[in-house]
Amino acid sequence: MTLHEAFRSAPDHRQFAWAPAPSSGSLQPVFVPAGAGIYAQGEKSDRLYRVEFGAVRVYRLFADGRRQISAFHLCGEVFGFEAHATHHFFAEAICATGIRTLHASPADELLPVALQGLARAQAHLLLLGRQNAAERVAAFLIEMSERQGGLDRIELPMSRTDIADYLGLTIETVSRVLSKLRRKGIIRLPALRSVEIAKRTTLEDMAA
Amino acid sequence: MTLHEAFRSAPDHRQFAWAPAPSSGSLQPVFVPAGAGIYAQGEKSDRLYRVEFGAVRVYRLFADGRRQISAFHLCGEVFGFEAHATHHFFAEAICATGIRTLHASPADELLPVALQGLARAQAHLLLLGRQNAAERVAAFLIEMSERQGGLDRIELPMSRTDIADYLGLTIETVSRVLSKLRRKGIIRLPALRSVEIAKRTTLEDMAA
DNA sequence: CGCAGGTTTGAGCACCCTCAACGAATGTGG
DNA sequence: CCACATTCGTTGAGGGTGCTCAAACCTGCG
Repeated sequence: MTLHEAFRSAPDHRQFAWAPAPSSGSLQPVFVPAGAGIYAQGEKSDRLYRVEFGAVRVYRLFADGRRQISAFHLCGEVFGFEAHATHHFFAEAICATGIRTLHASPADELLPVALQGLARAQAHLLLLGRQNAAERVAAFLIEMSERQGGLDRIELPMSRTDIADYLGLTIETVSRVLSKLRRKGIIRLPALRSVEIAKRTTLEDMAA
Repeated sequence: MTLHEAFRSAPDHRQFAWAPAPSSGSLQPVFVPAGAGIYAQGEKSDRLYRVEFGAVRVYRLFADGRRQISAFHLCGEVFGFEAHATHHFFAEAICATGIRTLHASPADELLPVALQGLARAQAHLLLLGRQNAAERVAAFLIEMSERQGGLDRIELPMSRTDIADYLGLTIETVSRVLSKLRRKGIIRLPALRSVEIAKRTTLEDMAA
């Protein structure tokens, strides 16, 4: 079974949101239900996407099931140009999401977006290569807070599994670190996927 | 002590190869001795560089001394555009190296280079996030072989410390994995920084 | 030849993963 | 509206991979 087939047949990945390619891409946002795929590893890569609402995960699978999420994309962000001709990653809606297709843009508009993606990937390299579990989770919370306007209350669209696969940890470790942060009074967990930062400077120091 | 000061004063980092910025960048390659810096974290980032000969490491330091090398650049490769206005990384010559400065190029020339950097960074994310020590070292050897023409004999310009900081491991672990590969007959180590791949397919399978 | 830096190897331990069970939350059907 | 199923999240016990600390060994070079 190829990765692509695995992707389509996995119980989680219900269906692709749209047919392969309406030759004149839509300018209207397309609704993508939670868990649905946007593109898959091996598919032709010829356009970009912007998140209108919701959230997207971009990841790659190993043959043995290991998964690494290379990026989350939140409202307003552009993604999809991680390859030249064909995609090397899967992209899926995390929750109910609106996606707008962008038409081929001039290079001078694409370059800043590509550079931002590069900067994010490089920052993530540091985290995965040299930070321990507590530092990774702290950095993740700070990153999410900053990408949601710097507020102390964060709404996480993704599951613990997604967070773990983004941070190179297991769900148990993510859960344990969050619990420890809560016990220390650094964060509060008012709901399953809500986090409230109580001591931001402490958290920032931890993220190192 | 700031990172920048640490960089300049560290015993390893002898000196910068050139003065801050001859306003009309040189078209001749500049010789950079082993260990010398090319640019530093926090410096203004306004040009690109191409490796004419030798090799370069691009890395970031944590305050406590941890280091993550985000990329090696070998002969012919272009680097230096990892940031918008200021560098977020250090770049140093690994060995005696020739560097050519490139002048501001149009975006449509830069974009493919940026995308290749992005693809490499994303591939490295998988390695750091989800692969064990043996897989990392195997993948590194395969990568170096492919970047040196696909030959079975690899010349490594970098030290074990550099390899470890690239792969998110310690030098001891790198050394142990190499020894184990040698004992298994998968590679030979004819010199300290030479590797000969004896069983390429085995090594490729290990790299997953 | 002697020194210094880099590399290898070993012993012990810490952090994180694995496996397992429990608890909470959401959705479905009766 | 409640019982149940299912998924997701939390917590615990134990083990393994890779790190820390330490010493010996090369190897290049003055």
